[in-house]
Amino acid sequence: MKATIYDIAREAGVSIATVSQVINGKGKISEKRRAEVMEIMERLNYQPSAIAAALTGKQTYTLGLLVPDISNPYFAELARAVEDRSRQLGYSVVICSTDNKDERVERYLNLLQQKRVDGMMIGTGIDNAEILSPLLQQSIPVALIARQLPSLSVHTVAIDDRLGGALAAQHLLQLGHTRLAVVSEPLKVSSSKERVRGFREAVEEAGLALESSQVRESTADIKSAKQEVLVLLEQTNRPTGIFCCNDMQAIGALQAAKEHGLRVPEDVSIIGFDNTILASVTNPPLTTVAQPIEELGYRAVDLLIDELKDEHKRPQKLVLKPELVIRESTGDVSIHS
Amino acid sequence: MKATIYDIAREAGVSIATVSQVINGKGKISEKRRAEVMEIMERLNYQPSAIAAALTGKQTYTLGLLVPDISNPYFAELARAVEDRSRQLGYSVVICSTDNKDERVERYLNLLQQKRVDGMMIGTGIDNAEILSPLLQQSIPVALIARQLPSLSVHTVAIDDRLGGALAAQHLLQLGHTRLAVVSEPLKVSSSKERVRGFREAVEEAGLALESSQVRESTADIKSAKQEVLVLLEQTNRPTGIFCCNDMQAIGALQAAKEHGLRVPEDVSIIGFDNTILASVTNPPLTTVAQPIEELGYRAVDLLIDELKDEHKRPQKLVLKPELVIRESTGDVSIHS
DNA sequence: TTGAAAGCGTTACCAC
DNA sequence: GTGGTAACGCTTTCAA
Repeated sequence: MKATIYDIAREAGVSIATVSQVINGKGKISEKRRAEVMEIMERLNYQPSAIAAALTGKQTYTLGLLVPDISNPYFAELARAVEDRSRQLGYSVVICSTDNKDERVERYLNLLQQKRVDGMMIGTGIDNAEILSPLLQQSIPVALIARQLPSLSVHTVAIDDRLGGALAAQHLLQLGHTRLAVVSEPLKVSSSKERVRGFREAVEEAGLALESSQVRESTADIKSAKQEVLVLLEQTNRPTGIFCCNDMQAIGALQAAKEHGLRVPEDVSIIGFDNTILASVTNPPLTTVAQPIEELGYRAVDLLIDELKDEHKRPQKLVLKPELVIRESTGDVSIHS
Repeated sequence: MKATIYDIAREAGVSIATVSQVINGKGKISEKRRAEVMEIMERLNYQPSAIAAALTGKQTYTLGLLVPDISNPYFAELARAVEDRSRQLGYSVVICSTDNKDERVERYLNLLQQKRVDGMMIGTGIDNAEILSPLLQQSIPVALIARQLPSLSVHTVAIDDRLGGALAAQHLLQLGHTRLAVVSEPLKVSSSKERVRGFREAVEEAGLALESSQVRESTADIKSAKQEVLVLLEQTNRPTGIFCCNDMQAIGALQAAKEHGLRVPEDVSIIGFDNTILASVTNPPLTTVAQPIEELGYRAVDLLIDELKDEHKRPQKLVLKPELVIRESTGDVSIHS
């Protein structure tokens, strides 16, 4: 039913070796033969089996990408970047949503290994770094995206979260805000911890303090962030500037403010993180710290592919810079003070 | 370096056939041997090669999913559903963004074929249905998601777009709106055409008319939808109810209204389509026609897997029902009339 | 209950 | 230039 290299060879009256050569453009084949064979492949709609080729030692030209949830706009945008770069370089990518569960991560890692992907990119949280070591032992290329796992010696493309937090703080300070608060993701997420840290450092550098009661630990979703912000806004001396560790949370903050009858940014300024499509879609549009999502994806792919060529390059750690994107959810504090 | 079935066999002092049996839980193997072999596989961190297995005739347990753009929230949510169902059933999925280019579709189709995926799901527009026929000839399972290609005999999971349009119209009519308008995607997209048709039919059924000047053809993005709505709102007798063929466009409409100094829903009601996360995040939150995105994905996977088992079941065409989700972007016309 | 051996569709080396 | 053939790592008869 499905044409194989044998069918082509028979039809063309040549050996399979010859056919293989023309498929791969290798060796010396006369123009005439090459054209003949090509014509026959065309006619029989022949598709060489990548599976069989992989078995002989060739790459599978497939990469794995682990993210917590592909339906989350941030990861969807990241996935797009990864896919684009991969396609340019001749690879496909299988995407796996882990819901941040180690068990799922481990299962996927094994699965991808069995399918002999050429490399894996990990953009999901991992509690127990140990589960990566089997991969490293087998020297399968791995790249971490926007995650740090200092205990492990792997390629990493991250962003400067601390700087990101500082940018947010500086912006708010510059607008004259002095009563500041932050909504963070669970602090076991290192990127979140760093964002808060950067924020705090900048605040303190300005001679102000960020009381720990003003730092609310939440999960990454709209709803729970909204709850936390509601708590913040109920204080008698409520904050006028709130930094959220991602755009979803900032949306929760927007909703909380609205529910509280507060205007944004007149009564309270809100700043997010990530600069996903969500930030441009809210009303008012969100001021947010932009991650270079596209570059993050591109670089990760490049690291992997480079390693596939250069065999065992030592792990690289790239740190990209975030940038502040000012929209309309932040404003001068003088408006209401 | 990487352990193979031979290594295991040697180490266990059995034949590779035996090892294969215990891997697949087939045949009759004494409990003792089985345990021994398992232990050794464990110890050597053995991962059977799915590649080699596939070559012997087993499935690859990989599915392909083509969408226009995985970073678009609608397709990201769809992809998540597809992935979830696939994982439950033991499959992985490789996701391909086509940007709606036929050329890209064709390339991906060939690629996936070469990688011997067990089936493909197509959620992207295809101008020339012909490019699917090679697949069908090779009897590779294919399922269309939210797309119709009447000329082809393939599995299809779609939604009742006409009903969706009607739902939107009925809602607006019920609120007392009589000056209606719609923003559509390019009308070559059949789903969009059907939505407009359903909308128009419902309007006419109510004894009103939908002038063609009030139907603006746009692309699927925020920006161009905004432009079109701006045009609509500049009319002296501007519409009070606007139906957009997707949530992105509805967001464009929201922005246009704002720019025009119009309040939503007091001055103009806006209704979207899809019910992506975007609809819940805007201000005001969007009333929208909800697609059962999750079910769409689940069903598509199930159709494919069913076919893999039952060999050549005849193509099924499923049509799922959309539902109106009322939020705050639509309101009674009496407010401003 | 276990093992030998024939594929599966390629690639790559070595003759000719 | 071209062809023969041994891998690649597994599954699956068929014998024993």
